Amino acid sequence: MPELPEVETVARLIRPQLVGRTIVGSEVRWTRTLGGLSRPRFARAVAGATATRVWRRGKFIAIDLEREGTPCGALVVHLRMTGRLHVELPEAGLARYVRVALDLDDGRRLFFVDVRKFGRFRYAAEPEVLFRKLGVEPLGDEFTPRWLAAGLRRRRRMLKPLLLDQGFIAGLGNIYADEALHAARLHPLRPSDSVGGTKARELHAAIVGTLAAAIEREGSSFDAFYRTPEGRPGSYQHQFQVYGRDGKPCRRCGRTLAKIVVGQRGTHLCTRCQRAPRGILSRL
DNA sequence: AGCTACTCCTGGTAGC
DNA sequence: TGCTACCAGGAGTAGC
Repeated sequence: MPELPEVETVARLIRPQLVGRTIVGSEVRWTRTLGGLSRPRFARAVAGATATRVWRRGKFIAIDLEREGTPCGALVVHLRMTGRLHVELPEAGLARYVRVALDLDDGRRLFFVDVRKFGRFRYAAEPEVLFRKLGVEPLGDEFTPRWLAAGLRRRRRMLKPLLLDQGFIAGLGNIYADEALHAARLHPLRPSDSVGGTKARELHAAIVGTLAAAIEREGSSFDAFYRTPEGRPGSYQHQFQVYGRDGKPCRRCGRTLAKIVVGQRGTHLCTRCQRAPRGILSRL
């Protein structure tokens, strides 16, 4: 599933293809992908607009637009589970899953391909409004061990759902939350306000380290879905310590890894490395 | 405030 | 072989 490392990879790779290009036409094959805007309104909003910047906020990709030098909103893309962006030539087998296509002034097209239709390709006059509810950028300056320790203390929640809350930290998803908790030896059900300064520092390092290492490998691909805009799979799946490894031995201690459900999400962990909090007998 | 359940979608797969 | 039932999963929303 595209999380921060995958989204960052996509943004980096489509940036040089899009910046400076003007949108001369649009085709919408699945209206709900637009997130509420009608096709004509969308078409009017983007026609004639030029892309000035491609950037990432949490799991969103933003493409800033302008007309005659005046900013005029942005395209705000969320890949959700199966969304992809390609400039030109989506693989032939995926052509039927194209939901939106934009015609560019150099004759190429920007394709938004999304098998499960959960992704969004929106136009926003004021993208900042969409981003206001997002939490801290985990690779930004504001995300420090001190900030995390204070945040964990203040929010009294189970660690796993808290890490997935985009209003707390923007960009973590199911995979990297599980990997970070394992790296920090913290149980996903542990109440956040029971985590002291030392463990908070470990979790901070685990989050930053996991995300940075995954970006270096262009994210994770373990099924047919996530690919870079060039069609390449990422390779961080080979570094997974827990995600998708239930039933296999923990690489750190040898214990068979477990899979439980936390907040309707599959959650992978080592019950030896990640000790259950007091009072949690067994949800295994 | 925080938790759970439900919804959106489809391809893949387990089970028969 | 072919069928059905069920599952995964971000995020928004509703209800407790």
